[in-house]
Amino acid sequence: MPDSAVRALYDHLLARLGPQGWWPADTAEEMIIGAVLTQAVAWQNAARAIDRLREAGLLSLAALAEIEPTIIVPLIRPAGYFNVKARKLVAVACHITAGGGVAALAARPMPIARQELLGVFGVGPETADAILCYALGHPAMVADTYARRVLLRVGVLPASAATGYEVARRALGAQLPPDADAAWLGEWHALLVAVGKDWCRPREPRCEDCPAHARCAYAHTAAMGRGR
DNA sequence: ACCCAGGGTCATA
DNA sequence: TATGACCATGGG
Repeated sequence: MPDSAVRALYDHLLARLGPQGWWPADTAEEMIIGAVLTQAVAWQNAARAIDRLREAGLLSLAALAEIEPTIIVPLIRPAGYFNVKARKLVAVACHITAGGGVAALAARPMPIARQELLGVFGVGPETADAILCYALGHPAMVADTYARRVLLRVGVLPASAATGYEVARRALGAQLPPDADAAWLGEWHALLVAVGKDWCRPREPRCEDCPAHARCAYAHTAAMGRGR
């Protein structure tokens, strides 16, 4: 599996869309908090919750590790699922704080850190990979729904590997440039999300019929993805 | 009124 | 291991 298709698509999207500036956070801790808050919710909603936490002086893992989840429920309300997410945030904050903080977590080998994160309540595969890449500086590929949707239609990802997260993650990881670092992968994922937003919605049966494709780079990127 | 959004957990078969 | 229910707000 040559990585040339991935490189070509990356270069094309970067030239066309420009740098996406992900992850939108001032600090690694803020990134981690945002990763939990944005789960299954538009980023704008998560951003409001982050602002409220900041105003309350609770936008840090040390602070979140010492409060009861119910304290932040009204603060993170705009992010939706506030009862669950309040417990998730405290669980993540407690774990990382007890483990020596973000720096100590980042110092461990990526597979170790990943397994460790997956063991924390509220951290699934996608959130774990996002944290690894954007907060810890590891070369992790985030194989989320947008990435799978786009790469499937572009022909980079075989249909047999597009359903589950872990399968897609392995298939995509094998096609990445060997020298891809955290910055490259972070931009890669952000670009895929940017394109994916412009494409047809999940319920649309056949993407060829989706008018959104005419307005975006679909025809061009699809051709490049197939090595035209 | 409906669909969707930068998921994950838990109970069930 | 693979589904389905559930969590809940905000924008189009």
